[in-house]
Amino acid sequence: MSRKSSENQAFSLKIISWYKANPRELPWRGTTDPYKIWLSEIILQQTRVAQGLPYYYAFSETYPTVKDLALAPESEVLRLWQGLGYYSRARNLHSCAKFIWYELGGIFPNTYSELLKLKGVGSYTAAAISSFAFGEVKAVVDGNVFRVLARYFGIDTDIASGKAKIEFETLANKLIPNENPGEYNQAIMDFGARLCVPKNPDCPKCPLKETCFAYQKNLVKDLPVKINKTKVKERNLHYYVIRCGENWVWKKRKSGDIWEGLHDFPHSEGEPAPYLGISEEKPRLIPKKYRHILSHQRLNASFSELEIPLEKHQELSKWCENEGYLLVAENEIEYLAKPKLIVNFLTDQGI
DNA sequence: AACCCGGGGCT
DNA sequence: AGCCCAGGGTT
Repeated sequence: MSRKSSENQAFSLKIISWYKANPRELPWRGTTDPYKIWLSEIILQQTRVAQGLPYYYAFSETYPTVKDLALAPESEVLRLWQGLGYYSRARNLHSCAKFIWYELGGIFPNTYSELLKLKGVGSYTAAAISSFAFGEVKAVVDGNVFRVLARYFGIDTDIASGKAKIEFETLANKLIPNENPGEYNQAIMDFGARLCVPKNPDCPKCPLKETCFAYQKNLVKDLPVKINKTKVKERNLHYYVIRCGENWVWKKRKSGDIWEGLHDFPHSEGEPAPYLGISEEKPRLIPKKYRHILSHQRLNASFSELEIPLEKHQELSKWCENEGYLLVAENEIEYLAKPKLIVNFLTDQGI
């Protein structure tokens, strides 16, 4: 690694100095266990610390080691992840744990390039684990780092572009010191999360304001540049809550749509169906409508109930098998991983 | 390069 | 309502 320029050293020294006076106390700090660090980093992807914390405690207590996670059934892992979102993270987490336990003899990969091969581990997460756990000099570039560097150095490249990813990672790797690289990575992220915040940062309190491009040019509001082109899709979902005695009809969601691997009910999109294949009876519409907002979809959901008489249990069972549905006893529902929308519905139903 | 994948909190 | 959050995978 080449020697850092004095300007770069001044930047990193001020960031570290600020951090030492203003550290966040977080449960995964102070450990060098790559498993715990990996766990925290996956949980925190696109997730605020405050939202991820309870999940970190739950996972690190339920699965203290990579072996414990590897030996758990995926259904249990997804259930523990319930409510956190981006569920592919949980599936990849579990898949990696099995890979590390069964294929790598339980030895966690210990370099940036080996970590990068793990499912769900990209350049940010590989840099975080390799620097925090193994002291490798690899700079993290997350949303905080994009913002801090764009403002301080006056970079107006669209941070959503692939070009920016390369540009900012190259710059970040010139700034990171060879001594205590993990501490520097923690420092710049805390600095972005607590001082150089997206809206209305308290620049007068900033130790870097004298040499900050954006502050000196009055461009703090304009940096970083992010061109957002995600279009939100509106969807109308109609769910059928089919019960036969104590048994409910459930569906495990497949790939190609939201909530893969989670459980909801048989449903149609668009207009509710007047009758279902299993009964001549008309489903009874529940008046309450549910609006559920995702980052890329707005869901309008309604629910209808249908009670199947006990005599038809055999026929219902056959129907579920043909349609790929599951019959689940009411007291087992709590163990299914479900999207928040469905949890909200069940709560309203007193389940 | 463009698109997809959750849920929550702040402005 | 829009933006952002210790991003990554797929096409």
